[in-house]
Parts: sequence; structure tokens; C-alpha cells
Amino acid sequence: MRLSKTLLPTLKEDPVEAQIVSHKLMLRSGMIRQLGAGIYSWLPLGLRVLRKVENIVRQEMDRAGAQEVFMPAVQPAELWQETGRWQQYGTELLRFRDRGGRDFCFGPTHEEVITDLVRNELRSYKQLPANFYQIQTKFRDEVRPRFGIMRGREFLMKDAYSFDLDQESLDNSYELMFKAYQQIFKRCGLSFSAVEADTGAIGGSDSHEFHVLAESGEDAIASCSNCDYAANLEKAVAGWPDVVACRPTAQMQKVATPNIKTIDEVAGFFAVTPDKTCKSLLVETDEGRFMLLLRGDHELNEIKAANFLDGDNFRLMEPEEVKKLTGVGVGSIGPVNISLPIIADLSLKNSSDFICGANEDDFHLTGVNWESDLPRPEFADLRNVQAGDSCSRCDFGTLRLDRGIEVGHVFKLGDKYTKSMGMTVLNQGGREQTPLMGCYGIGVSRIVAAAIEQNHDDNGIVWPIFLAPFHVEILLINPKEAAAAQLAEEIYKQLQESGLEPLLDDRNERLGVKFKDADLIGAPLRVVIGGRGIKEGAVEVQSRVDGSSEKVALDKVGELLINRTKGLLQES
RNA sequence: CGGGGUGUAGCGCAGUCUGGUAGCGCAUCGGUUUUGGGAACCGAGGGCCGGAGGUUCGAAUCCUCUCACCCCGACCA
Repeated sequence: MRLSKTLLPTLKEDPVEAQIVSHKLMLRSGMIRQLGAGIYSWLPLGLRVLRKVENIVRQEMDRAGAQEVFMPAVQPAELWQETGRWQQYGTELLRFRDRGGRDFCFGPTHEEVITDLVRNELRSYKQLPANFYQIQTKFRDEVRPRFGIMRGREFLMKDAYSFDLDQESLDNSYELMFKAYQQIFKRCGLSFSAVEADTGAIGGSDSHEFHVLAESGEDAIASCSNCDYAANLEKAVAGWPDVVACRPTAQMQKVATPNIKTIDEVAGFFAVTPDKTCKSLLVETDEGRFMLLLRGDHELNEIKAANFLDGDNFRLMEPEEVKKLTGVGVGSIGPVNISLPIIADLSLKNSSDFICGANEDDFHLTGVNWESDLPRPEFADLRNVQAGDSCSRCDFGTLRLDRGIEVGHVFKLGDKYTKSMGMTVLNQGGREQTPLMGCYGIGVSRIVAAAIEQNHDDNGIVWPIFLAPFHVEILLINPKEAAAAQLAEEIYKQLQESGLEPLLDDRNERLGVKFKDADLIGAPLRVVIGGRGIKEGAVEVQSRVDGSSEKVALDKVGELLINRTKGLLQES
């Protein structure tokens, strides 16, 4: 591609709206432009990278035996009503009507559409297992779009759906996808981690997320220092070392604590560490209201709590509601003498002599103990793990927390959709059987941003070879120097003919401008061609990756660039 | 959804408090000189100041409404 004939609007300054490095660099290098909140146009440079990711995904999906299809982005409400998700999905689902007043949505995902397709087309167990995928534009009306393409509302996603006759076969399909995903992210040059994830409201047995580790990540990932356990914080479980229960030593006492409300204030007031306190949270689900107890230094994991309580519409009660229900402000509620079902976090099992609210404004109880002061409640894992917690899978490890960008998610869905939408095939015995489903997503556009988060320096992007929009940038210092221009053209042609993608900067710009842009754009290799080099009989080949450069004889340059690039492509 | 902020040339901003014919830097176009790490000079083009309504002789500026975008929060007892 010739830069003189390409729309590549680079920016010198960081746009004010960009917070994270990938967003800044995508704007500055002219890859994308914003059209509205969470909605972006892809310019030539960005699109080239997007297509690279897409092709890697496509190749690996095909290799894993999945079949590509292409489904509508716009979906009729009826399908979503069949599975109940028209009601469930909430405001993230972009809904609209056609001229006839019929309800539609812009698909945020395609379980309904694919299930509708296969229930009409698949009849026999002999057609299973089957796995269909597409690469499609999705729309999710995010609460808060941010970070450019990273959490956009409109985005490009690869979604795949497998159909199997039985669990064993589903397990196998899942495993195939899991391996394909590892291959995909590896080829994208990403350092990633597969972690156990919560299955959410969708249910099902297994789920893994693939995370690119990066500081800007929106998810917290727990991983073990000793074994290969890794899980999303939403799901991560800490080990429960067999601490011998401390024997109660204190009598329960009511203490006046004027204006002492938060755990920190309580711990400060009594001069103890927060783990000696117990925090009480009131929550509500369709099943009723509950009090949850946590150690003062722990955070509630709402997903775990919601899963445990097993009622829909889990939510924390508002302070005013708590006041109305108990007559006490949230800072002073506690588990002693309260007429609500209590569930306590496992970490409180062996607690003794702890401090909690007294159910009376501005009073707390100290020296509280199970049995003597209140009955032992039901215990469950309700909290977020913390760095340093012991691992639940092995004996020696401790957990650490990192930030991750979710780029892929694999799910075993079971029969949720096939059952509610009445998809069956005839099994070997001639009976109707509901197949089991798996679904597998990859954030194609997000990968572009994630790759930049992991591959950049102060001057711009440093593309991994498989995602690079161009393999080699030919930097022609002055297009008016005939000999240099001719050499640049020759190399350009030579690279193209050998299947490489070169970028020729043939603009009539100053050298500094060209170098700055080249750094921004981030082609792995660069060759600088100018009159001086020609005179010396050698030109400079530079590596964007390590900044190294070497002089190469004029007649050897093309060959060297080709070999170097092919070497990189093979290594990766 | 709550709170905060910003909308003025392609980009970054000043001007708004205190009303009086809209500016700066970069970018763009023409010219001259330059040309191995974001050039210099001369000249030029480009704005219904987010939109609507109002106050006023007069509104980017004051008032009302509205739209868009950005940031923070929506994990706390």
C-alpha cells in the first residue's frame, strides 16, 4: 500500500477522550474514528488489523471442524420471547420496531437464531455433533461504553454454537474449542490465561474465560502461585485452612459507638484489625430478604450470593429500605436478635469474640460468639478472594490477583435453548432427543485493542507479526530523489511478489514526520531509503521490536526483508 | 440510573464571570527556501460558537429547555 494514496490520519497529540493506551494509539495511528458513544468507524489501517484477527479466527475455527454461517444482525422479538430472554435481557438489548409495529432487536448474541435454524434443519443424530460459527457485528447497549473499541456498544464478535447428542460428546466439542482458542490467541501474539468463570444466569456446568493480562483490564483474575488454578474473581474460591476454632473468651457487651458506621471506623474505635469485625448486609431476592454476614475485611461477591440464594433479582437493599425494615441505620445493623434468615461467609465459621452492629443506632456489640449469643447460621462461600488467600485446589499455593481483558469465553449451555425452543433429533433408538449445546465467543475487535495494550512502547504500536497491518514499511526519505525512489519501488514490488504486505511511505513529507508515523503504525520491519544510502551502497533495515538497525547492501535488501519476515511468521 | 464536566475551524484550546461584528497553536491550500528524526518564511481558505426558545438596540457570552460526548459512581453496613 502506498501511503500517499491512503487515508491514514495520524495525530500528534493524544485525544482527550482516550484513557488507555490502546484507545490513544488506535486514534493517533488513524485506525479508528468515533461516530457515537461506543460506536466506531474502522479506517484502512485499523481494518487491515481487524481482518488479520478475523482470518486467524476463521482458520482455526475451520481447522477445528466448525462450519461458518452468517446470521442476521436484526432479530425478531418472537424468538427471544420463546426463550424468555426478551424479558430477562434488560436494557442492554437494543430494541426497535419495524414499520408494521413488530418488535425487533439488534442481536447481542445469537443463541436463539442458531437454535431456530438447526431445529428446522437437523433431524438425525447422524448430523451431530455439529458446530456453527459466524463473525458478526453485535450490539450491546452497554451501561457505560469506554476505552474505545475495548468496551464499545457495537463490536465484531465470533460466536460459535455446538450441538451434541450427549454430555460426553459436548465435553469433546468444548475441549476442541478450548484448544482452538489457545491456538488463536497464541497466533495473535497475546499473552493470555484461561480461567474458570461463572456461568451466570445461563446456567450449565462449565465455563472458561480467556483473558489477556493487562493493567487496563476490567476483570480481576485470581491465580495460584503453585498450581494451575486460575479463575475470574466472580468465581474464584479461596482455600479454607483448618484453623482451630478459637475458644470464646469474652462476654457479649453492648458499647456506645456514636457516629461510628463503617468497618474502618468500627475497627479504629475498638483498636482491632477489621477481620475481628463482622459486617451485616441485607439483600433481597424474589424469595425474600436475607442477612448476609462477612468478615469486616472481606467483600461480598454478589454473584456467589445470588447463586447460593437461588432466587431471581438479587440485589442489595438500599440504606433507606434497611432503616424502614429494621428501624436501624445500615451502620448499626447486626445478626443478634434479628428476625431474618442469616447466611454467613465460611470465613466466619471459626470466628469468636467478634464485633458487630447492635441493631440499635450508634451501638455495637463486642465479644459476640456463635451459640452463646446467636445460633450458628448457615455458612456459605459469599466473598471475593483476596491476594494472599490460600488456594482451594492445592496445599501450598496462595492466590494473586491480576487484571485481565476478556477476549474469549466458552460455555457449556446444556439444553437451555434446545429445550425451550423445542429442538430435537432422532437418536439411534428412533426416539426424539434434545441435543446439548455449547457456545463459544471471541471478541474480534477487542483483540485488536488487547493486542495493542500488550504490544506498544512510548512511540507507538509494535505489532506482533500475525496482526501487523504491514510486514515492512519502506520509508522513502525523499520521493524526489530518483535513484532512491526507484530502489524503493523495486523493493516494494519484490516484497509484494513474494506475498508480503509492504507499506511504502512515498509521501512528500519530512523525514521526522515519516519516522514518527512509522513508529506509530508499528510495522515490525522498516527499511530507510535515501540518497545517502544509495551513495554508500547500503540502506538501513530497522526492527520496530528492539530498535536495532543494520546496513544492508542494496542488492540484498529485498531478500533479507523477505527472509526476516518469513522467519518471524514461522517462529510465531 | 445518580453525580460531575465539556460542546467555539479537521485536532488541541482561549474568549463566557463583566453582552458590543470570533481568536491562538497545529493541520489544510498556494508560493519560496529547505530535506537522514514531528522545518522556516510569505500569503490564503475554513465557524449559522451543539440545537431550540427567550431577555436585549445588540447574545459564543445572560435565562429556560433540549441534544451529544467525556469522566466518576452504581461492591456496601
